Amino acid sequence: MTTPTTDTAQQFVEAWGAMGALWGINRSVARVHALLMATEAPLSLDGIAEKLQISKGNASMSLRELRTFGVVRQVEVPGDRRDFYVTEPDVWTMFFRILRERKRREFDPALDAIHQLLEQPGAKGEILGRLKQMSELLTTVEGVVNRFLKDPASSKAALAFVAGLPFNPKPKKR
Amino acid sequence: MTTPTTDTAQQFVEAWGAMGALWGINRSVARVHALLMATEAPLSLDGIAEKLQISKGNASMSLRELRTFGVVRQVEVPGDRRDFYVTEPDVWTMFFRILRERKRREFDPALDAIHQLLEQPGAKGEILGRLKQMSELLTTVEGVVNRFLKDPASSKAALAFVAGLPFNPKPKKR
DNA sequence: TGATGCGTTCAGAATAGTCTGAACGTACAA
DNA sequence: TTGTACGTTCAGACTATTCTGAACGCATCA
Repeated sequence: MTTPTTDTAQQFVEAWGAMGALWGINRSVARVHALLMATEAPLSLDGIAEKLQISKGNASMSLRELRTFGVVRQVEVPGDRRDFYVTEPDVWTMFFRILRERKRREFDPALDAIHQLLEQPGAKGEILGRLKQMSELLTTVEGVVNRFLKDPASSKAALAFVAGLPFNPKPKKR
Repeated sequence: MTTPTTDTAQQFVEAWGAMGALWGINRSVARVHALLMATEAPLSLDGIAEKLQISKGNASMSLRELRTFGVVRQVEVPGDRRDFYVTEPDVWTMFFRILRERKRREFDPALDAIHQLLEQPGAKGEILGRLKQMSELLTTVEGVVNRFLKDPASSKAALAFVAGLPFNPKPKKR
């Protein structure tokens, strides 16, 4: 059997599904993704729908979403005219692809809104200062994310480096 | 008038409210937060409810949430027995406080779930490998976030540094 | 040509998330 | 003690999101 039906695989599917919220991904989409991650062989749309107990329609839409993220792709299976799907096997690549898509969908519009507000005159002192700070913060975060997206490989190394370094407290305040 | 009713302030409240999703914060909570950010003077609960056109109950719950994030605190106004609220004025500090709370609420349980799965025997080859990768990724991200939370000041500088550096492409693959 | 197998779409059902407002608790003053 | 002025809670109303499944379009084949 190429599709594991083990407890571990099932638990994994559910855990990943629940975790979807953390990544801003809906439960069905995350479960489809998890199933593909837990399965080496390509799966057909109706195979996925059946295993996860969801409708074909839902499975179809979830797969479309995953393809726009770029973490799932279609493959051909000779002698079968159904579409089959496999997932990007590298978890880090997935991570960066999801990051890119979420940035595009949510972050960029937010940054635009703040910038637009800053451009129009009439902001008073207090709010103007906070708007500027906010803009600075978002722009910084954007810069970091852009850097990551441009070079995932070295970013992964950099992340590991920062994560692994022991904490070195500053001498003293004031 | 210490509470601005300017267009900019209102737009800011709505923009921040819509942006809440990006930070994993609900709209009302984000709007209350934005109103406090846009207002220098402390605001009372019913003042907030009235300005945002939300119920006292909602305002009360939103303020509680903001206090658990640590981005809003109560202040006394002499001669008034109502509770008044002000927001943490520094946007970066806010950012790190929200990061900490979201990590605690969403990230830590997810990491636990993966670790628990890894501990129990019975995972097959393919899925075991992906689980390990996932665990590695989440642990790395956790390390980075922890580092940030331990020393926000230097983290801010580090972020700005990474964001500002021009991209330096690797020589060549292979 | 019609029949079959497949994937997609989308109106409406089901579910999950948010908000309201009445009821309640507390503190204080008379 | 009673009355008043708050803040909080939570059942139920309301709203947004997600999911289903019937209808459809497109290939393929007889």
